[in-house]
Amino acid sequence: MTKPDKATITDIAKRVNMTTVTVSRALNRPEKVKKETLARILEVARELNYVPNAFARNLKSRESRLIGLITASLDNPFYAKIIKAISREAKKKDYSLLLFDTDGSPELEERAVDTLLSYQVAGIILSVVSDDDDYHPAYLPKLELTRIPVIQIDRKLAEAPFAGVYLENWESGYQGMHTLVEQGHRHFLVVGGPEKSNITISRLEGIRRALDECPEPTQLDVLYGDYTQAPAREAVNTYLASGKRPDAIFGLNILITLGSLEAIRAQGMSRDDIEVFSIDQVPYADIFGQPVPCFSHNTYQLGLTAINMLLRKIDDPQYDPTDEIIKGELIL
Amino acid sequence: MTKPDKATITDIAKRVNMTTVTVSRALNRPEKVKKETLARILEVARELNYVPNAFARNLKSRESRLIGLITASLDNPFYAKIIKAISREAKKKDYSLLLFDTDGSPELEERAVDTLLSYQVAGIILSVVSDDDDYHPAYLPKLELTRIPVIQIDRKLAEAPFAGVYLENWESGYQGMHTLVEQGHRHFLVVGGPEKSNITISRLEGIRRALDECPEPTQLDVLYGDYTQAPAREAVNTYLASGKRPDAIFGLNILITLGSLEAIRAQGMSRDDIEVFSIDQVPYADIFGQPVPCFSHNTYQLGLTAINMLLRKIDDPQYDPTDEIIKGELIL
DNA sequence: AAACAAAATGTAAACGTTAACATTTGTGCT
DNA sequence: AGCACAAATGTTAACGTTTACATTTTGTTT
Repeated sequence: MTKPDKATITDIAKRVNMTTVTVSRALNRPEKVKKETLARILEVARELNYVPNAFARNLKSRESRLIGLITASLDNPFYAKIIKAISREAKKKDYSLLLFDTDGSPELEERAVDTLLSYQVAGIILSVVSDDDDYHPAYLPKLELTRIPVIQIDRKLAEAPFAGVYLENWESGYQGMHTLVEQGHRHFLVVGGPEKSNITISRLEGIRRALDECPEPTQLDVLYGDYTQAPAREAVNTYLASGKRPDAIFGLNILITLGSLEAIRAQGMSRDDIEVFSIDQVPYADIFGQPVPCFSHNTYQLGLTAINMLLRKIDDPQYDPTDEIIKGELIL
Repeated sequence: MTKPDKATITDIAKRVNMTTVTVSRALNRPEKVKKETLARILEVARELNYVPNAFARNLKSRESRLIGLITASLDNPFYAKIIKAISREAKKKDYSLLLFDTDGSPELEERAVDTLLSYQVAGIILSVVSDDDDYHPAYLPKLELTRIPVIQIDRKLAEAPFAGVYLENWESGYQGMHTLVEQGHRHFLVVGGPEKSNITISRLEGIRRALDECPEPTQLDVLYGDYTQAPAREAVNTYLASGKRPDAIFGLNILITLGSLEAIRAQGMSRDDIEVFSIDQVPYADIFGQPVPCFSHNTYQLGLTAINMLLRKIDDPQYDPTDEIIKGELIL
């Protein structure tokens, strides 16, 4: 009754009285096959609902049309646009995306890399779980050994030999704090990621530099966290509950800023009481008439740059990409 | 100098003087292999940085550990959580995610399905580009034929024989409009998706019903769109610019609501002038002290339900899933 | 120590495709 | 008509695994 099973190239070959090789050719290099044969083959292929078996193809041809994407968190709006950019560009070159959300867990990151390797991905875009100097993921040697092209984004794995696309971290701290100081604020709470995160460190350096340039005395309080919303909210909440009253809170990423805003509300205050500054744009804030001033990077551009570097490296193993920095700008 | 190439099961076998079969067994069914042999094999495997070749494995075993996810738009916050849920659950059962963003294009959707089929995915979670009755994607017969488990989410493909997880559409319209009417509003602008979208149709039916129940005369204006932000903004902008002044705007999804809010601002008005109601929660609105009243569904739950249905169906082909509806609730 | 079962390993083949090379068929030219 | 060459198709083998079945080794029982 029902057609047997998935049709293969062999089934097609039988039907048209040709070899599988000819069928394969018809499908992959149509110009190498007589017009009529081609037509017949394509017709039969359609008839049988033929779908090529990517596994067989990739196994034999030893290359895959897969790109791996390892990202720390899918529901971080910062990454959403990046993924979008990567997905769009990859598609154009007929690559598909194998997506891994490590949820901040090194073990999951490890597993993700293994899985990607087992799928012989053509390349990997990697946003690592932690960018502190003590993070030495076990997969690193494996990754280097296979010589799979890898491009890092946002977070830099200190010892990894892979180029990456990063943000203006020092600048963002400096510009942000400079702005706040100019506005007359003097007492600050900075809420960052992990204390040892190089991104946080670098942003803080920029911040301290801006403070140094202020002729008047200033006060800087710093809370560390993990770049996510809930912990930032709790930390700021506790801080405020203890009676401290900074002029401004500087959130070192979107989620931290959101958490801080929550805490301010929770304490019954508003931005009239405490100014808020963010690194990267808090989505929709402007729609609610409360744009949060920020130093913002074009994240779509970040994704675009990364995937293009990767694709180029895949095509041309000679190509030796170097780190790129996505410039940011003040949005007040 | 450098180790040759990727190590295979054969390399390991040679090193330990055993057959590939034993090695394969050691890796997959350790209990079937003598303890010492197992130990040696694992040791050598580590030493050689062995990574199994998923293509070879899947080709031979005729099953893949891949799940396909086709979604209309990655940067829609509504889907972000869904993807998160799916990713988490899939990982637990050792499935990886092949992700496709169709960007609203039927052609891309077609290609996505083909690619997924070629990767022999174990199952597909599908959020289709359009849910209107005239949408007859060409891939449908192919999909049915292969008997791959498919679970739809959010948007229902009218003629498809696949179960799905959907929202309370009629209810959301009814409850939303009922609320607005109770609040004393009488003149409404509803901004929906495509005119023929069943979701929009159903939500509008709920809305009309609520209006029917209002003892006083009411006015209902309707604008159609495509569930995205920019077109909604433009449409509402034009509408307002023409001088119309509804008491309230009812946005039939998050992006539409966001677009409407933009338009209201653009026209120099605020929510004091025009009330806004949304289907599903506008992210971060509460953080800005401007929560948008809405009829909200738990999207994480939606993703969870869908992936669990799919996983169950994959394990047990007998299982015949039926449509699930995720209940929503008013959040005022 | 024989007999037999269980445990451990092996042999052969196959999954669906493509690469490399070989052969046949067709075409234009003198 | 015969030759050279291009076009079209074919043969063989391999990619790295696993499945099904076969054989060998080990252990237990009496």
